[in-house]
Amino acid sequence: MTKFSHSLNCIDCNCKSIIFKKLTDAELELINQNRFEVNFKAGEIMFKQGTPSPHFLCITKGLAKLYIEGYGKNLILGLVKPVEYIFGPGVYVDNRHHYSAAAVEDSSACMVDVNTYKHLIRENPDFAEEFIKRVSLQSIFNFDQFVSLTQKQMHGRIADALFYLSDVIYCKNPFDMTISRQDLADISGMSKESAIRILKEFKEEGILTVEGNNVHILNPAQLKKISETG
Amino acid sequence: MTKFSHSLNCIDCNCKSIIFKKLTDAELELINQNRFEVNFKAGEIMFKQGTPSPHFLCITKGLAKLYIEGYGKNLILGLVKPVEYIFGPGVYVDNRHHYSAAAVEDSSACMVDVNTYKHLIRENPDFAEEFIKRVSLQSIFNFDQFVSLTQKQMHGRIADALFYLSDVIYCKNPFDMTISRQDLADISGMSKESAIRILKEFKEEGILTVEGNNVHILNPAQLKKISETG
DNA sequence: ATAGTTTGCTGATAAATATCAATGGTCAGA
DNA sequence: TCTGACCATTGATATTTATCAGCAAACTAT
Repeated sequence: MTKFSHSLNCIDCNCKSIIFKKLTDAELELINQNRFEVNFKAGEIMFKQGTPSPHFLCITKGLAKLYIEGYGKNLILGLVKPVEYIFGPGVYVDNRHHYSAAAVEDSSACMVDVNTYKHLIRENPDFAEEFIKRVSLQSIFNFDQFVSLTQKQMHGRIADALFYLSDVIYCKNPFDMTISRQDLADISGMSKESAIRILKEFKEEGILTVEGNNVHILNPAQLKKISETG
Repeated sequence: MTKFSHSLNCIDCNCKSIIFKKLTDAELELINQNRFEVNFKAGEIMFKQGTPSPHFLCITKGLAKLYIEGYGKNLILGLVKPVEYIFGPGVYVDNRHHYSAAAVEDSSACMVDVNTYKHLIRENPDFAEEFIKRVSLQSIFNFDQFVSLTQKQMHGRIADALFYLSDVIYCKNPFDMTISRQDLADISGMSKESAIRILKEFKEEGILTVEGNNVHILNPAQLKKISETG
């Protein structure tokens, strides 16, 4: 038995994104008719920066990373877990993806036709406001990340990344870090080696334990302090 | 004779933001009844991060900077010139400003009641789409800046900032840099001293001339190359 | 004009961070 | 079981960048 049953239709789907609570059954049915589900193995690319963007993706299983491909390095904008939508900013501008997405774990995504979405945004003001709110929340999150990456030193940035993983993504404290060390570095805007070294320092100072991919934050207060003092 | 006449009403205002082209005269009149204009002297704060956000601002004269206050340092998200709106992401989330704004030059701003705006977004789907497009463009711009600041070295970041000033803000090539060196540093995410030093290096290499606040990019091709090679 | 304040500039130094090179571990597939 | 590929780790080193201190220049307000 799977945790979610989402294959049949959108109305009964018990994993539906909270953005849909503003839609009527008829509107949900319209979404249902213009969607399909895709499975991705860990590591597979969901969409690529620069390509056309005919669908909004909703992650229904697994974990995805959103990243901008720079020069050699990648910058991870965030991770997306069930049941969250990826609302790329290109849809209302140039119909292109402005970042790439890849599956970190084995994942599934529901792909909804962009035009159906746009239609509902025009027709249903509550839905439109909810959409704008989602996009705004995304912006605010990006601002926080922006400040962290440009104004804090490496220790503070790793601290921020660890809180993000523990509090927002995995939502537990001893957590299995399904992302790689390179991904952690790409979230924190540093080299892989630096990320590993700082993890080791935190371990030596008794702030956390690291065993393979399992991380346990023992002293959140001290980690918080490191985050705040840069 | 002033360049813009915008004091009387919104319908005839020849400096109105292009976002208004989707509005009827009646809708513009509604905006007109729920706005007022304010003048700011250079250096004055227009609104402060964390405070309530009851208005959208449209810069009608001068130049404003949007910046996030970090620890000691500021991060400038962008500059806003006439006739552009500042659509802060807090309006649909928590009614708070998530960054501060200050006048760089003597400036004027038209302040429009947020609820009037929200009302029109609900009523006029074309206007709503235009609004979403503006917000999306802002996001895309921030992504570019994000990559520049986190993945490029100082020379590339200053190059990007110079192109931004020349191409987007002042829109001419020998341009008078009305922002301070500290502002240039805050745009580029580095210390003031570093920004000054790199400007000096570019000058010595014949890429540009700097006389006081007047900057002339002599070799845009080489500057572009510096921007691209990080 | 003059004192005081801010802004721009420079050099020396220290700190932060990346790069390079090498090694061991793990896992999938022949 | 072996082999290759990839990932994690570590140490040594080089590079990048910030900080600090001092000084000149420009602007403000007596």
